[in-house]
Amino acid sequence: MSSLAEIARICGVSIGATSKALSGKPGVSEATRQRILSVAAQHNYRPNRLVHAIQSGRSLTVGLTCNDFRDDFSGRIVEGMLEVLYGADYDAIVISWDLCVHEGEKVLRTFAERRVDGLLMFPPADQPSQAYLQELKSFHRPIVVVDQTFAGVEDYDFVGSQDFEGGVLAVDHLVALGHRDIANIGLRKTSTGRARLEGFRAGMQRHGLAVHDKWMREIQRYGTEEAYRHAKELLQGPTPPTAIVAFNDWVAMDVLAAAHDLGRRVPQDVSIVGFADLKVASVVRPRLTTVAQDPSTIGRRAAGRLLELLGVMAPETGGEPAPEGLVCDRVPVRLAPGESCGPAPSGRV
Amino acid sequence: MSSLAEIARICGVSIGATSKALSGKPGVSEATRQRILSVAAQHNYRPNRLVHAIQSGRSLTVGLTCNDFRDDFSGRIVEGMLEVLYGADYDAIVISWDLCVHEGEKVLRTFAERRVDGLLMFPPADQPSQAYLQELKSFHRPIVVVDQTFAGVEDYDFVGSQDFEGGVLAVDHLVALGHRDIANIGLRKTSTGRARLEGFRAGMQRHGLAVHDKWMREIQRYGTEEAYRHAKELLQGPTPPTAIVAFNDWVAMDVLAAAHDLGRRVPQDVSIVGFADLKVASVVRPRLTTVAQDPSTIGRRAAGRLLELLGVMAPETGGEPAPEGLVCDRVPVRLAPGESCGPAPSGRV
DNA sequence: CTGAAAGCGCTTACAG
DNA sequence: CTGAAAGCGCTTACAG
Repeated sequence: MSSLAEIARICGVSIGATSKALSGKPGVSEATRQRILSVAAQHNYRPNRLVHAIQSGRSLTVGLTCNDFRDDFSGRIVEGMLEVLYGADYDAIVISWDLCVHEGEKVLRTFAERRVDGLLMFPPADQPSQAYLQELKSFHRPIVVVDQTFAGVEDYDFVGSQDFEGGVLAVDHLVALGHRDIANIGLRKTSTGRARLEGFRAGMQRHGLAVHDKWMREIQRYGTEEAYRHAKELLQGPTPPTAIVAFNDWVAMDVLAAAHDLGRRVPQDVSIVGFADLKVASVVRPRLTTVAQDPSTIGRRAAGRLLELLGVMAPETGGEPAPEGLVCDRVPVRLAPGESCGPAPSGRV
Repeated sequence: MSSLAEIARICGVSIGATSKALSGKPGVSEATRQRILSVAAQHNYRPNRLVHAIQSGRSLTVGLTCNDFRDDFSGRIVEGMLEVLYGADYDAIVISWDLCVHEGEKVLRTFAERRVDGLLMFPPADQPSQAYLQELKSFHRPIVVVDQTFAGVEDYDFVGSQDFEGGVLAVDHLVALGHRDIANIGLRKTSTGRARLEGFRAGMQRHGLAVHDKWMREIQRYGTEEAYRHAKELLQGPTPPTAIVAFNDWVAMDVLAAAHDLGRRVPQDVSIVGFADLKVASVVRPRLTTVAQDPSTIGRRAAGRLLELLGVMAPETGGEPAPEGLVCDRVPVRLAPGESCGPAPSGRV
């Protein structure tokens, strides 16, 4: 990797002149500039951004402590972030959340030592350690929390979804179809799960429907057998619900599987609502009816907000001034109708 | 962010002494060292790794040009990489492949300017631009290609799956169940797709089975309607195949959907084999029979190989010497039985 | 043991 | 227009 000094030596000019020529600053004759540019191109010169970072105090780098990116929800959020960051000449150093949970302090220390300008925290279900939260306090750079919050990060900006409203939407949809006996399989461990659940309860209340404890199920994480077992229990009970609202599409898929394995027809015997609108929702049969989120927008806005906090205008926000105070930006959701919801079975009281 | 100079000033010692004390090098009295350490801790001193990178010529950073991470296959590969890198004190700067395709040269230039020590290229279906390949030539740092290769990167190390063998496995499994009329929906645009297809053909030949053109379908990308349409055509033909081998689980899901929509039972009427063993394969009904890959191992080995090329021993490889020459490491696959394959329907010639 | 100085690869005032 | 020098935050021989 050729250095500025080499290029300067080859051209027979000073390092300073070479620097000016290559960075497009005035103070060199056009002839000299051209000569330097051509030599630099020949020798494949690449300025060392690490030096620039040290000199300017800005690394043009952000840390991204990231969810497990195991489906297109996570994937699209990350893609949205990377796109916006890239547009502002920023890059992301990515560390999986798993590592944050297991050796959180060390991870944050690494970020500090690499002088990232800010942090995008996109956590999954697991709560990070106390040591992590501790280290976070001494991080002293802008932080944006994405999708989910947890205890200890109340002082940071947040970008996520309208989870509460989504919970309401699910109920509204089912009630419009005549359902009254609606169960829920939730994930209260997460802020998103709690919000969706509150939305569910609020929706039920608005429609004057009772929330029965026996129909309110809680899982500790999704992607395990838990949701499947709860769904089976719900469907096998003496008076099964006519509809089940799931924490997300993965849970909804488990409910679908349970219904199938018990010989129940969806939506004739039971209706199911998911949350997220993963790719898989439109691929399975019956297609999932789901509360669609907008992960790409979440990712873009989260990165955009971080750039604002860093004093960098995100490309799309143009010249608007950054909002004052703590931001809590919840991207709208909408009900995406599939085939997993139908009219409530008649003949029930 | 307090600097070495500040710590030195507060302690009333030279910068050099402070440096030695904090980096654990000899040449300072124990008393001085302790004093410096405690002051540094109080002031939350974090050494600037960018400086270290400039001085040592190593940034302890690699570039990761990355697939769309929209399912757990991609996700686990990336997680495997990050884990191994982290264990060697390396971090990854991640850029989505989409950006590589659209402004490839600029992306690589960015990596060069940030002085990444090496590159992990994990591409999806789309071929990068000529400009990208051009810039790659002048990158002059170790590169490992992951999962898929493409024209222009033959000179780099590769870590992926036994795609060919997987193609054979799929056929073997179906033949053992009595199938002879086997169709294929492939993705020849990718190296993985071509290898799986070759495996398919080899498997058919070994069993003395004919490969009929009308049953060999090709899609341009998955996740669209293409595979679904081909599956419908195959199933609606005058003499439909009794089994369909799909490029991957997403395509297999589309086949499952098509069979469902046409009222065909799986596996009674038609058997389906996928590839990947995505999470979704065990969640849908019927569960997908699929050629299981091992994405976590792929990611770990790819990162491990890159570290070897960088002269850093990956944690697990211990002290073994790095293999000579170009590595082409294909991680084994295995057939993961689900419920989407059954005995060939009798009564057919 | 301790400090002053050179150097990593640059940028940027400041002289000539 | 051009060059010599200081400085970014460190490490590392080299003197005292």
